[in-house]
Parts: sequence; C-alpha cells; structure tokens
Amino acid sequence: MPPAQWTHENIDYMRNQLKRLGFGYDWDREVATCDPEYYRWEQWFFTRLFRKGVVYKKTAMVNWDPVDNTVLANEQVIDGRGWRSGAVVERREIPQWFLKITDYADELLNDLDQLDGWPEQVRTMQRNWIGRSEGVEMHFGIAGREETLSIYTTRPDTLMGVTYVAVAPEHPLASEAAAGKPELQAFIEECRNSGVAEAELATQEKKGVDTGLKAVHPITGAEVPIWVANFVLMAYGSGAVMSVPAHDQRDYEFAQTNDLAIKQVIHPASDAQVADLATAAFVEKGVLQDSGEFSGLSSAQAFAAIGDWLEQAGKGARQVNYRLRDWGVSRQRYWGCPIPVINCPACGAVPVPEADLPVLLPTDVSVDATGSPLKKMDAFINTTCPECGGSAARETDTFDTFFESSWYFARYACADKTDGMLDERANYWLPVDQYVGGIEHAVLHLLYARFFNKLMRDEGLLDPDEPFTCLLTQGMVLKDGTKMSKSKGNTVDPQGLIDRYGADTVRLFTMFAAPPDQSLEWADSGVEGAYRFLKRLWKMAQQHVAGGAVPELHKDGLTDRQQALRQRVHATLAKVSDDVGRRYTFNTAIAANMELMNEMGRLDDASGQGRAVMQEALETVVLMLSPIVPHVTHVLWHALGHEQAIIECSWPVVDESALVQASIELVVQVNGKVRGRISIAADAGKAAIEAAASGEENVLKHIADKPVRKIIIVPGKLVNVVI
RNA sequence: GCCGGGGUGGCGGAACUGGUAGACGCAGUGGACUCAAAAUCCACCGGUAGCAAUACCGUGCGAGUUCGACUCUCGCCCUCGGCACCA
Repeated sequence: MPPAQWTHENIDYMRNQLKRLGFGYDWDREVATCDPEYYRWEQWFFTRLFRKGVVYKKTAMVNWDPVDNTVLANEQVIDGRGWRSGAVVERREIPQWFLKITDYADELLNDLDQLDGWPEQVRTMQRNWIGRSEGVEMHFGIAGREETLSIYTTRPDTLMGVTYVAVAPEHPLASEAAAGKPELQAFIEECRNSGVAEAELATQEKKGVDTGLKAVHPITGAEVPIWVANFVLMAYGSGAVMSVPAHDQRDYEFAQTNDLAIKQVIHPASDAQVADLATAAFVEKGVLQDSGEFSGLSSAQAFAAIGDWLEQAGKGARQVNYRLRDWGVSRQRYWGCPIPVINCPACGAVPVPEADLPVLLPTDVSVDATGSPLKKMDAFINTTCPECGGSAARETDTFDTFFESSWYFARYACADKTDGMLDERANYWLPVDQYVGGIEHAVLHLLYARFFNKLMRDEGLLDPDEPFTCLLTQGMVLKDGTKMSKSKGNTVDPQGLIDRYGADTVRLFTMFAAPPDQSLEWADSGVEGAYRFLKRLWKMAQQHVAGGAVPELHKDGLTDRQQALRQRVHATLAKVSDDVGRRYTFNTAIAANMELMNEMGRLDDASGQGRAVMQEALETVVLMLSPIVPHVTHVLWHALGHEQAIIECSWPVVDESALVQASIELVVQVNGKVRGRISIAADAGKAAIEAAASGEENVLKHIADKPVRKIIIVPGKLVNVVI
C-alpha cells in the first residue's frame, strides 16, 4: 500500500476512535504533518534558518548496510547486523544537515529552572543530556611535528598524572599513523564494523592500539604514547582524551590491560578516604603531590592554577563544554518532508526560494525493498539552480520526523492560515497550559520542541520562551513486558472493547488501571469490574428516581446514619477534588467513588430526609464522575431532575460543616505495634487521650508491669505508648 | 556502560508530609435467588499457629537512622524507559 494512503487511512481510523471515546477535541484545528499545507511552513522556516546561519552541513556517521545499500536506523541494527540482509553493518560518513542547537545549550539549560510545572525527573534528564561541564581545552605537542593535539578535560588538576593520550579511531591522527602499520589499520577497520549507537559503543569491550606517536606534555614536556581507543568518541570534545589511570576508572582498567604506566598525583584530603591504587583508581578530589610547582594545592586550587598556567603559556584556555551535539535533521528516507535545498555544482547548496515552496514529496512512487525511491527519481532530482540558472540537483534527503512534531502545537493555534506559518493567535494560545506525552519523549522530543520554540521566538513568530507550562509524562502502556510499538507488533486496539462495553466503560477502566505517570501492563481482565460499577450506578440512580419527588434537605435534622453518609459524601468530594485537580491520580478518585457507592448502598432509608441525603449523594457522585464517564452521567443528571446539561455544570463544592465529626477512632500502638483502637471525642485533650489509650484492654496486657517511658500522640491518627 | 524510573497478595494497584501495610477493583472460594444457567446480591479472601480472642512473620536483598520505615540513608540484585536514524 502506498505510504500516503496508509497514513491517511490510519488517521481516519484514529479520528473515528477518538470521537467514539468522546474526547472533546476541536477538530477544526486538526493538522496532518504529511500534508503539504503543513510541511511547507517548516520548509519555509528551514530556508530562513539557512540564511540566518543556524543551519549547516557536515559529514556524520550512519549505519550502512553494504548488502541492501541503504542507511539503517539504530533500531534496525541487531547485534551489529542489518535486520533484513543480516550483513555486518559498517559505519559510513555522509554529508548531512544540522541545526545549531548547541548555540542554545545555555538557554535550554537555564530555562529548565523556570519550568516548575514539569516533573523533576524530566528536568534532570534534560540537564544531564545537555551535560554542561567546565574544564580546560589544551594543546599537547606531537613529538617531531609542528601540529598539536587538542584535548578537553574536566580534571586539569590531574594533568601531571597523564601517562598516555587516546584518540578516536576516526581521528585524522589515527588514520595518518596507520600508514604502513597493518595492526593499527586492522584495528581502525575493526572499529568501523559497529553501529553508531552510543549504547553499543559504550558497552563494547574497551580496546586500543599504540600509534607509535608520542604526545608532548604541555607543562613538563615529557613524552607519552598516543593510542587509538574505541571508547573515545569523535563527536564529543575534540575526539582525543588525556588519560590519567590513577584517577579515572576507565583509564585505570585500560592501563592495566595494556601495561601502561599509572602515576598517582592526587591524594586523599582527609584520613576518612583511602587511595588504594592496587585495586582501583582514586577518582575523588584531593590534594596534589608529585606535581611539580602545583604540589600541595587542593584539586580546586590546582584547577585554577593549571588553567592559568596553560593560558599564560598560550597552550590552552578554560572552556565550557556540552555533551549536547547539534541536531542532525537529514534522513535518507522517502516518507517525509523534503529538505528544501538545491545542490548546484557552481553555487553549492542553495535554499529553495520562497516562491517555489513547497517542495512537494512525490506520491506516485514505487517503493521497493531498498533505499529511498526519491534517489532514483530523475524528475524530482533534476532542476535548475535558483542563483545561476544552471542545471542542479535537488536534495533527496527528508527531515527527521521530530522536525514535524517540534512545532505542531503552535500550528494548532492558526491551523487555517494559508499565507504564513503562524500569526498573532499563536501568542494568544501559547504557551500550552498542560502538555501530555509519554515519558519516552522526556529528552529528545521535548528538547527539540523547546529548541524550536526558541528558534520561532527569535524569528519573531511568537513571544513565549518556553512552549509547555505544565507537563504530565504518561507512563507507557506495556504489552508482554515491553513498550507497545508498531515496529514490535504488540499494540492493543481498544476498538473491540468499545464495541462490546461502550466508550464510558473503556474510559473508566483505562483511568482506573493505574495513575497516569506510571507504566502499566495492559490486561483486559479488569474491564468487567468497570462495567459492573457503571451498571450499579445506573440502577441505584434509577431506583432512587422511581421513588418520586424528593423533599428539601434539612442539614440540622438528620439522624446519625444520615449525617454519617453526608460526612462521607463531602469527605469523598474533598479527596476526589484533590486527586483530580492536584495529583492527577484518577485511579484513586474512581476508587473513592466506588467506596462511597458501597456506603450509599447500605443506607436503605426511604424517609424524606433519607431520600434527600441520597439525592445529594447521587448528584455529587454523578458530577464527580462526569469528566471520566461523560455519556452515562449526562443521562443520569437529567434523570435526577436537572434541566441543564451536566457538561455546563461546575464542579461541586465541599460543605465544610458536613465534615465535622463528634468522635473519632484512634489507633493505639505499644512500641510501634498496633495493639488496639479507641473511640474518643474529636476534641479530646492530651490527658484524656493518654488515659483512654493506656486503659484499652489489649494495650494494658502488653504494658503489663513495665513502666511507660513516654506517649506519642499523632493528632487524629494514633497514640504510641513506649515502654 | 551512562542518565531517569520502578520492585507491595494469584493479578492491576492503595497507603499523599516518617504514623493502622494491602483501600478499590480483578480472579478465586462459600452462600442466597433460579428447574437450571446467566445476571444480581451477601460473606470470606497475604503467610504460619489457633475454635476464637490473638500472636508471630511479611512491602526485591543486606545493613543503618527512629518511639515508629513501603516511605529516609548506605551497599547490592532484578526490571522498564532513554542514549541522538523507532518516534
């Protein structure tokens, strides 16, 4: 099936299902990111960023399947082999487009502090992802050469303990040194035979080979060997690291395996710590020794002193570094938004002029097994250069789909706009008050969307600094213990349940299963319970209504049982208001309503005031449940005698006077173990509570003849007698 | 490997700020109703001992802090998500 047809059919199916579930979306604002009416504006925006210099092209590593001749996603590389061909995957460098997200690293980091409505764990993950560090960038000499080797370190205090230097296999120095060295060549070749995913690189066995070259220590002038190591990442820092095996565990292990020197220069600052280099590196900060003029300084002092020394000697400078890398937006795929660039042999890469946008993605394509069909379509590729008019080739890469999802929320505000990306309505609606998304998006999507928001702000398209004021990260729905996903084929379609039980039951069941921020193993088995509960509610309301007119409620003339039920109604309302409004724990809100319903079923009071209390209870339950089960409560609200539709009603208000209780139950513990319960006046004083507690029969038994050392009272909850 | 979560009955989960562990629901067991079944209603439902009252044990494992720990601290195990081309 053609991708366009498949996508639109899926959208239609989902829209229909969401409508059947009764979600209150404004469908006039619907956008489909695969429609040219949508993606033309990100093409337009990209060309603006291009001219502004936010966009640039450089080569980057991809997974290359040499049999299928195609680029593979990390997900498609299984145990180092292509998922379809089974061929050993190679790393290959190809030119790609990047957005300078690192220019915004500081702002993206600092603004996290303002996002009070975000879960702390998501902010922490983003902070760690951005990974700001302060260190020193310095230049090691290379023995017998003019050029130098750039190295970034966050621990300049350990500089005097350097015993070797390691570079990435892709480092120019590595390939240079490999000439005439078969062993080194073979090692670099071996490193090419792995995927590009960080997880893969980080878990592989740490290996390296000596280049034979020597690096010259910037301070001592001593020569240390330069190794090529598979754990050094070309993409981070300068692709080279200084190694201090005495004070870094990875360097320590590498030095042990490869018989490299270990030189201790940091010693514990206090007797509480020990540095035993026979077993492990000493990675803490401490006091320098064997460090020449820096000996005796603390790590913090040495950081400054060594930084100053290098700066004065012109051999380095203090530098802030980020783990965050620029965002590669090129994909060698067909189904996506074409990158609006024309490659001219004379003028280079030229953005498509605004008048020629959008660059339409052809839909009349034949999709075969390998590679993007765009790369074989001469009619799409052949064009003329907008600058010189000569013949030129259209870019065949498409955008990362995160590009689309990074600004759709803004487009919702002006989805019908045909002559621009956004208008002033974006400022009216944005930022989004409450954003809901899966926890799997905690870093990538949510960071790209924040970045895009700032880009749009700097282009004058909108005002807010941040796109989402409050964030609720949903846990994932798991099936068979793992994330549901199309590629795993373990998705669950609720359509069958909707057909059988109706939308309200499915909504209730879904909300009752677990709190929204927690992951959940999907199982149909609880659905019956949700269905039964709604039937019970229906029956209870209908039976009550069948009893005829209900007199007005007189709060002061109620029996104890009537009063007790009213107390429960308002206590439940208070709890549910908090659960729904503050905690978002809809499961406990539903459970509280179930408990209340169990109590209501026990009242069985046909008197006028009994029915009045029941009327209030039913109305409160129906109102509390109306956001969760809107259809059944809509009907019941009318049945309970109201003209107005329930969707127009406001949330009920707690009657504080109904919450007052004359006597309360306290748990009595002896040494922290529950030994009994006492019922006592709610306003009883300390002495009365102590007397009642220590007089309880089972408590007396446990105290026996031992002296009571103290009595702890937790108001409204418990009494602990300590003996 | 690194970053962030999670681990509580047969199952999903509750216990919100250190104060009654297992709310609520599912499954199960027993009973009522029925010719019967379904539906519905009632009771029981962590383990061990006991007729019971009750006692002891029990929140992944091991230590610790506290009158009191599912909750806090330290160390470990397992598991889920993310790791830049799944989106």
